[in-house]
Amino acid sequence: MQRDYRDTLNLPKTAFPMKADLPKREPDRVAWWEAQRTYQRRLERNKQNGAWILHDGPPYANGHLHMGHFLNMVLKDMFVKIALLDGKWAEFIPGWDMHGLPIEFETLKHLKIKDFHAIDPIELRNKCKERALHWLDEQRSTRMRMGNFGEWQHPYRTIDPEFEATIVEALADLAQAGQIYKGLRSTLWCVHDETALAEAEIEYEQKVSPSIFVRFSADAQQRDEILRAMGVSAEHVPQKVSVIIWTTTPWTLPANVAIAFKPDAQYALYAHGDEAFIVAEELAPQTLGEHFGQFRKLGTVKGEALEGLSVRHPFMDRNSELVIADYVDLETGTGAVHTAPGHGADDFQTGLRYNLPILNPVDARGVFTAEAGPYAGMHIWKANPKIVEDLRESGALWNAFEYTHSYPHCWRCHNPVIFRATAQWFIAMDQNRLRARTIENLQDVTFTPDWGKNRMTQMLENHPEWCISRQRTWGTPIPAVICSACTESVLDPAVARIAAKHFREHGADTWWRDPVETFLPHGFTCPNCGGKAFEKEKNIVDIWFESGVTHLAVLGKNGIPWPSDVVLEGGDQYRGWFRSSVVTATAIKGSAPYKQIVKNGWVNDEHGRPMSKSLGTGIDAKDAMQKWGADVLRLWSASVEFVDDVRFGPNVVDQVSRVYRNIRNRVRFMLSNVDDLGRADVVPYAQMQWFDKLACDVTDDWVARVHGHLKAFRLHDAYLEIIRFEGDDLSSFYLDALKDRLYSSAAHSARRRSAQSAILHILTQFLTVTAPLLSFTAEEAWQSLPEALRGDRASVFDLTFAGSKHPNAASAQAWEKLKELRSWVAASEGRRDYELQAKLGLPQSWYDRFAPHLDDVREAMVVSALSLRANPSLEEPAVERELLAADGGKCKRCWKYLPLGADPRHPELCAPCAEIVG
RNA sequence: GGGCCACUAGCUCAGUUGGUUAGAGCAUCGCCUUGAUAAGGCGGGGGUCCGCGGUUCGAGUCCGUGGUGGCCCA
Repeated sequence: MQRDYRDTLNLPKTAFPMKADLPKREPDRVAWWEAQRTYQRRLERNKQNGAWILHDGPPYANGHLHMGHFLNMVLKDMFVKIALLDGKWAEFIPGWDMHGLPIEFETLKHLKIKDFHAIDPIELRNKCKERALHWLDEQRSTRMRMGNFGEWQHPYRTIDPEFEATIVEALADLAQAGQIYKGLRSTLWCVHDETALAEAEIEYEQKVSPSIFVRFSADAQQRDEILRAMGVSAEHVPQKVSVIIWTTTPWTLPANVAIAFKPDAQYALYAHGDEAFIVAEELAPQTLGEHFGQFRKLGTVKGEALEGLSVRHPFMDRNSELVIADYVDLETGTGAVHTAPGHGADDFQTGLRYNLPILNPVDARGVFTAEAGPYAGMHIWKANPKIVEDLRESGALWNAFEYTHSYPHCWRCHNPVIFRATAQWFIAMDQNRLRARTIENLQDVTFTPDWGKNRMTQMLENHPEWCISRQRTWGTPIPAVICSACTESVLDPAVARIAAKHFREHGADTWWRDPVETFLPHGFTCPNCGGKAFEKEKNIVDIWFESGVTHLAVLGKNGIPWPSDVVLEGGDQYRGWFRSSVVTATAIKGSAPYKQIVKNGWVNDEHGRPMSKSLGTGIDAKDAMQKWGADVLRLWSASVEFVDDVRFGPNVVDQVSRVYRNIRNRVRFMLSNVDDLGRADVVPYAQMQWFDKLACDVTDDWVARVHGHLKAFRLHDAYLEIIRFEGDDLSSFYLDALKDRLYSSAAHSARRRSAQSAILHILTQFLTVTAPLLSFTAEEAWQSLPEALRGDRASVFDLTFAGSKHPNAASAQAWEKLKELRSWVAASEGRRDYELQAKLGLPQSWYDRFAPHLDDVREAMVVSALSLRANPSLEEPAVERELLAADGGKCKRCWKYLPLGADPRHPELCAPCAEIVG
């Protein structure tokens, strides 16, 4: 009669399920953290330990969050939690960017309103606010669903009266410092709706335009200079020398002040009959037309050689300068580009570069002003044919066609739009050395990756003047006033400060609602003419300016220091928020608003292509969490090198899911072996078995290493270190070797309690280290631990990283030696593990260390018997190893090979098992 | 077109200042275990280190050049 001794063993037992069921379980955990106020309570405990602040760059509140958001937001959360578990007051105030055109746009579409002039500004602002709040709620719940900690009930919002006041105070500070001015800028303009348009309000449609080639001829002196520059002798050249330009917008010719050439292209002088022409060599055949063969080429020159020369305007009494510009191409036209800085974005930049007059002879309705000379009073579209006709009569017209092309139209009225220089507010980047000081301030900032500093420096160097005004409704008003007498526009610090006060108390609507006098200081007069009557200007501030002052709205108050310790955003923010923040901070506070910039990469699809909603490759963060669970995705975030661009897709998630399952199972195994451990059973370190002490020492070293990675934001290094440890040290070595002691020792024996206590220590440390990454699973495991073992640490986020200790070099060395010996046993073929006994000859030093712990070494090697002898002739690391069949028989209970039957009641058991069974 | 970045096994990544047969995890294949079992252990296969040229006794690593992809601009 054989007896089954299985029920006398202490087999693993736990309520922690093997199957994660993350999508189902995680939402409850989010609710639990909220109800327990886990984050807030830990913050309160940490308060006296000093602040560590990650300042949240505000996402835009106009849609669902995608995986790019997920990566960025979860990384932020991990950093915050790392600091939190380090004992820091890691207050995280999430924020949202809630003003701006995309929301206004979406709201207008939502309301089916095509012209924003057609709705009362206050009403439109209310509707926009509703939409923005709707998206804020949506995004907030998604961010919470990720398991992220933060002050979700008290976020910062750019639409809050307090925030709007901060924006306007920043404007006041800048105005006071002489940092703001009003200047011209090329704007897209609809002459039908009489309004400036944003890029997003443009639709491209086919349009038939006049396509004309126009002579710009040189006078005698100009001719000489041109021929000299081209190295052509004047005698064989006809008297009349012209540059031929091409345009499809004849109405912009009155504003022409220059002709742009491509610097490295070849231009040639062609003569035919009594005149000569300069055009790009490559475009000459099509420009000069069917008789091209009859033209004589008199010389060629690179475009850059023509810079600084000039020709006469065909009908205005002035010169047109010859300039060079990189954007000139040789696809169409003549290679000589008509340049009217008041009527084109490129032209405008060229105008600034050459300090050319920015002529703007067209009013808001599209009617020429007196500046347009002979065409004053005409509408531009009506003037087009008239100008062509006049050119033909004067002989300036070389050729004319009709031309069908794609041209920008107003999305509302579908009329063609124009470029028009308009007066806008700017931040002067070079006033008070702002640009230079901003770049200097970057020197104090730590960049991850470090090349970010270069990149940002370059961007600041090339930063055009920052235009901060927009002609829209959904935003914070720029509190400028216009003098009724002289039409001067004034942005006065005192007016702005009064406005800020009103905004703080009543919200920014007051600017649209209340009379101008509300905002004027007593006795305010126009600095230009002394006038006393004013109107409010109806411009709002660029949303990049709003997000650029979040550091003023959030930091430096409520115990939060200014500057922040770190900001973390995608690489596009070098040009965006990182830049706008440091510019305003430099201008207003004199230094950078952050100590460190960490950049995360772009999330592309599995083939490395950008995700796109329209291609159907975009993945919504909420959907992904519903499908795979937040924790698997959090692990994915740590598994990729987040600083670089990363790939995401089902196959990538599958892979990381398997890693997740491994981790989960090993945590489960540890939990299942401490299930019967009571608080009073826990063995202090000093009384543990030697092997268990080694395991604790090695774990502490590991925690210190991972902690180092985490603090330095090297999440991927931490990920690799975690996986290596739980696989290599725990699962395949320590925990595997411990099974015999855990299962077959007497439940209450000191040896078993020692092993359990070591596991408790390791598990606690493991959960501490993984909690910032696998927040849900770490918390779930912590809650599955017997309550007595949790003590007063109600949440896994009440744990703290083990204090820094010196590495346990001796323990680590012994540990590695044991692992090596165990690997040797494990790899044996045929007989294995307990079927074996080992005989080792060790160098004296190893013998001295191992001999006192003979049974622990035997246990680590997972053999039934071990004998050691010292061999002084061996040099470290040599070991004489011999594996033999174990003596004795297989104990029915513990499976080790030992002498059996000492107890006649249990003939199939070894002596220790027989005693336990009794 | 310009600036910046990336490119190492099927996938995610290591490879210190150039120095043996380029490593790990996951996947894959085979074996063992059946007292972590929708688990656990052991072992194997798999790479023109994006291409080309150069420096060097020696290059995944340094230099040049081309390609592919990404971000920001034009």
